[in-house]
Amino acid sequence: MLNPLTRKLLAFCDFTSAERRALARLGEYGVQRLPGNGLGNDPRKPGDVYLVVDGWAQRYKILPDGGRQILAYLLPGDMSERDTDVFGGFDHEMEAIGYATVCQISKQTLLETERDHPRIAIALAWAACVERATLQEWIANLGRRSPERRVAHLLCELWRRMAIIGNADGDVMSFPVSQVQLADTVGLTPVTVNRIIQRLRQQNTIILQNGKLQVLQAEQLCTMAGFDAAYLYADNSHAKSHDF
Amino acid sequence: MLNPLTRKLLAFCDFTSAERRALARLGEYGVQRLPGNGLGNDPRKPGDVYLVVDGWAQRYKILPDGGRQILAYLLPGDMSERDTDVFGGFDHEMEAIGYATVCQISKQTLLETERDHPRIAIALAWAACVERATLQEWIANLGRRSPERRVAHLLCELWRRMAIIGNADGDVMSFPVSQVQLADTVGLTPVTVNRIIQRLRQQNTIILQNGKLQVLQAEQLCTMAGFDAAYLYADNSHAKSHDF
DNA sequence: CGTTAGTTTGAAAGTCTTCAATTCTCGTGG
DNA sequence: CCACGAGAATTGAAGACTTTCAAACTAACG
Repeated sequence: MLNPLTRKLLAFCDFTSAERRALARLGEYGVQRLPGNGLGNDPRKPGDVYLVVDGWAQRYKILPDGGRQILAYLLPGDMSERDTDVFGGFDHEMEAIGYATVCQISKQTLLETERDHPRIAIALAWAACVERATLQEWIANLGRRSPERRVAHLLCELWRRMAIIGNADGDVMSFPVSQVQLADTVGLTPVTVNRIIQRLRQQNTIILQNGKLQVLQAEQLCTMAGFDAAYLYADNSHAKSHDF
Repeated sequence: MLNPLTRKLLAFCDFTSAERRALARLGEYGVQRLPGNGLGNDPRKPGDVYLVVDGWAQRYKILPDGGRQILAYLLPGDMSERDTDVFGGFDHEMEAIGYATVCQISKQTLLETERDHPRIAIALAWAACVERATLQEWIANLGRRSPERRVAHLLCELWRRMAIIGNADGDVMSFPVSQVQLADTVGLTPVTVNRIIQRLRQQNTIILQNGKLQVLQAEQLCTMAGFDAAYLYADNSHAKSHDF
């Protein structure tokens, strides 16, 4: 079975068996299981990169007034930012959601892998590019979508990303995010998020309970969210056509 | 006189005279003056990168419902995203604010410059890193700051960035952004932005008129905004200490 | 079976948006 | 040199919506 990083990058280009072995090795360094969901348990050491292999993690900021803003969800196959680690400290925190399994990869190991397998380096750069596009989509989400659409859009994105790595079983997927976390993601209060979710349930659009999300009416959800998956570059046709 | 790109990167590391010449050359390719502020006049060709040398530009998205979200302001020395250009189409538009002078640099020229001057490549990577940090700061701004703080924070950021490239004359700087654009940046209506600005004026915090911004009480503005310039890495101490 | 985190509900208060209409600014043409 | 027009800024008032504040309820866990 391929690890989630390989599964994710496969959406960008095919790999030789040598490359696949290298990717597999990346998922075997310093494996550790982290509890999140509590105190500040940010496990990061500068210079190292963390790859989520099971469960979810989140990156977030705490503002001066104590408010929290979630900046990104790290699904299996996602890595903590590499560049930031290279150029200095972190400007945000990271922690697991519930429990997550991550592996800790030294900068050197990563650089050697990229040196030995240029196509992997390109694929990782592509992944970083998608991450930046996602940040931009979140800005648009927070700034110019109605509360209901905001939540819907986030659900669409997470569903699609889980599907890309093969972690969505049809229209059902694991969804370990609490309503408070959703609120800290989409810039609303937990109360509002709760009422929006109830509305979505009443419309038979989704089922969300017990850490599981089921999308009953995908078409409707995507439409109301104004969701266009292009920014995830899940449509790899143009990417694969490059000479990589 | 150094061009704005050089001035910006100088905040990251010093350059040899050969490197400075290379940076100077980058600012001389395909110079053109663009009117913005009107119709969709996005001048970009895939594969080319655009460097702002005078005036401001903006990147933005148009949502399905017609709303506009501004994603970033490009000040002198800023470049349109390189990665996006490499990996496919654009997922956003770009246009000048008022009039701006940009130069059009082919991907090949840029890559050659980076190849011949590795430290320039690193400095550009650093700049991209700062841009990503800025996107994240905007997410926090939109999601978890009050309207008043949002506007204040944006003003702080732009003031600081103008100062970094030496385009702020003390507490006064050019500020070609309309209130409607501010509204499309911070996720508010023009009416609300207008009232916030009036409040800032009445408190003698800023003067904003005729395309000029003057910060009368910097301390107060930054405090109320919860502004911490660390994400701009303007404090180059840790960066310059690297072995670049 | 008690505890804790998470979800749900209600009602009041506050704030932003909406919708118009007015005023101001500045470049252009007469 | 002044009138005109377009874009930008400003103002007012009503309405809609989210937030706030509590409190009750549920579910999971030891």
